[in-house]
Amino acid sequence: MNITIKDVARELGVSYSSISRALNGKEGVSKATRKKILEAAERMGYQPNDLARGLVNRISKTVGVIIPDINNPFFGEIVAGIIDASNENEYNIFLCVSGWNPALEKEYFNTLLKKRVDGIILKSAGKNEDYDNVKSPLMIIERYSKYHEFDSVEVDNELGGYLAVNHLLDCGYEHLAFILGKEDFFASQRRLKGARKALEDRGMTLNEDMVIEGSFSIEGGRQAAKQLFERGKPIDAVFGMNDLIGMGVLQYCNESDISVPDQVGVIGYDNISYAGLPQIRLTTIHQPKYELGKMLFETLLDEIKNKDNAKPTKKIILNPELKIRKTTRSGMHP
Amino acid sequence: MNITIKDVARELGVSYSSISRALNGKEGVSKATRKKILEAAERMGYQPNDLARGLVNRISKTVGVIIPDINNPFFGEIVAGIIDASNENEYNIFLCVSGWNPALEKEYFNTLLKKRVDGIILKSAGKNEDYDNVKSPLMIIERYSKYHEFDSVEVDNELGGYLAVNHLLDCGYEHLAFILGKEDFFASQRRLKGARKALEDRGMTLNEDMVIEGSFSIEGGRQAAKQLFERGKPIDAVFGMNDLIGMGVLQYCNESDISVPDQVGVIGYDNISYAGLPQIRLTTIHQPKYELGKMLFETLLDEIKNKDNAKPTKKIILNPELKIRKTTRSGMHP
DNA sequence: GCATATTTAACAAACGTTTGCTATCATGAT
DNA sequence: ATCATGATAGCAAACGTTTGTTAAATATGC
Repeated sequence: MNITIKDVARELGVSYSSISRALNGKEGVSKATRKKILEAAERMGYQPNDLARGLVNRISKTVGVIIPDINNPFFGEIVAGIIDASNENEYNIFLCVSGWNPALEKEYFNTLLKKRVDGIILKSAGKNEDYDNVKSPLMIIERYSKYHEFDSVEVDNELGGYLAVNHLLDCGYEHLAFILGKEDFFASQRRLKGARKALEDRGMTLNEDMVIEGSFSIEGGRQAAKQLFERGKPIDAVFGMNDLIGMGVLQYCNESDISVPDQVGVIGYDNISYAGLPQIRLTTIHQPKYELGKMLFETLLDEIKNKDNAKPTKKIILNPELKIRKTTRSGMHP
Repeated sequence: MNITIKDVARELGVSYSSISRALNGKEGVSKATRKKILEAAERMGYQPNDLARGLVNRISKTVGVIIPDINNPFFGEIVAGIIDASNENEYNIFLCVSGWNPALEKEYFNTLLKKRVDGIILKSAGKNEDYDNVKSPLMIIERYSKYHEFDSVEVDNELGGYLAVNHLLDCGYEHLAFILGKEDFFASQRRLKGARKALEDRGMTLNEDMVIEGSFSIEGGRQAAKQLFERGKPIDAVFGMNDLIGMGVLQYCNESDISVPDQVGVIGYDNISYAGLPQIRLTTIHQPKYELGKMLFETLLDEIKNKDNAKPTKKIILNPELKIRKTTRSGMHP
């Protein structure tokens, strides 16, 4: 069906090793024949078969990416970064969406292995999955204990949590509530740890009653907020562990005529683009998502290239930033 | 590095043809040896090499998807549909993002061909690209004349435009303005055609001065709106050719103290999830994006399976729906 | 002009599968 | 027992590349 190297060889009456060398710019073929070959290949519309190439080279120029949810712009921007970086390096990306389902995630992982990807970038939904005896390069988005043997890139969650709560306290809020994302237990815990620290730095302590789990979606945030406020206990600020939750809280406040930021302050996490809409303007913790994606790919590629000579595991940590908008009062402290 | 069929064969002292047959559930191998082989494969952690498989089977179980922009939730949802459908059929997706750049798009297309994907789903950014002598199955998202030989799935753009303007007129708006998306000339034109028809049905005509081009982004919409309103001519409704543009118009109105929907009505297109936010509630034309994605993949798969016996080209058209929210006045007509 | 060094090109094996064909072996009918 | 039958298993070619080795051709030095 497709034109192969052999067809070109037959046409020109040369051996196919010459064709291969000419096409790959390797030496061992004279200028004249090289030119002849290149022309013929072009003219005949020859397209190398990357499957065959991959088979002999043991390199497929292909990377697998497994994320939990593509409609969450947080992951969307990471993927955009990964894809751009992969393109710059002549790689292609298999995109897999696990829907926060560990079984599906594992299944995808195995298919990628069969497809002989050169490496995998994984944001795991599982708390307990182990990708133990994995020999191919693997990058983990946000690594936890289990994954100590793999490289990872992450944005400092503890610092982010700290920044968020610190800001809330700066604004004069006193009764803080927290909505975790149940899909991503570990990240939420880390952020909470930072939150705790910020409180303790001021001699306060975190009220464990005021920590609740919701799901990483607008509706999840709305419902969690409802649950929180209907208890009747005093709350004057809510820290949602991602922007969707934060937006859900905003939605609840709006419906319940709670004025933001006066009565209640709201802060989110991620800084997805929609958080900056003039109608929303959610204060949040910015994560450099696109850059994270680029770095994920580049570090993975590094790993792929020096697969043999084992190097120490890398753990790259990027810094989050506080992004103040209009859902928190303007601070009294600088 | 990886365990191959030969390793398993050696271990068991059988030929590799038997291994292959056992693993693929083909006949020609006794129950006993089949069992023995399956166990050994499992125990040794054998993972078939899909590159080799693809090479001999001429089927890679892989499909390429080229979209212009992954951070536009419109495409995000389509991709979600494609990925889900591909997963159900044991396919994997190469995701490529062209950034509305025809050259990059073409480049991606060729790489996909080299990767020997079984088919390609393409949303072209080009007005003039031709994928003429393409032999592999190709699905076009929104087909135009050029692509008549390929299957396509699309949502009826003309009808969408008609519905939008019809609604605007129902609401009593009279001075309509239109912001096209310069990235997607054809879709915008189609929608505009529908718009024109809706006006003509009431004996009115479309004022060509009130048609302007912007880019498919919030900022693009904002700027286009600014340009439009600063002319000083009467405008009481704006039809943005996608929701991002619509949201940009809303943003402009907000900044300029133009009250929506009283003074000016705004309607978007696509019904991306953020258009439904309580703070936005943009009236828009709903496109069944997820379903579109699923159908794209399924139709493509169909095509892949009956590649040989040529069938007539399919053109599947889904219907858009008017989604009334709060950026247009409640209609005076039913 | 001859021996030697160097460039150029071809051969063939390998990558990991699948599969048509052939060989072996037991089974049952005669 | 003999023969045909059918099931089981192995051989080897093929898919489209890359690449080490070898053979032929050309260039170099004297």
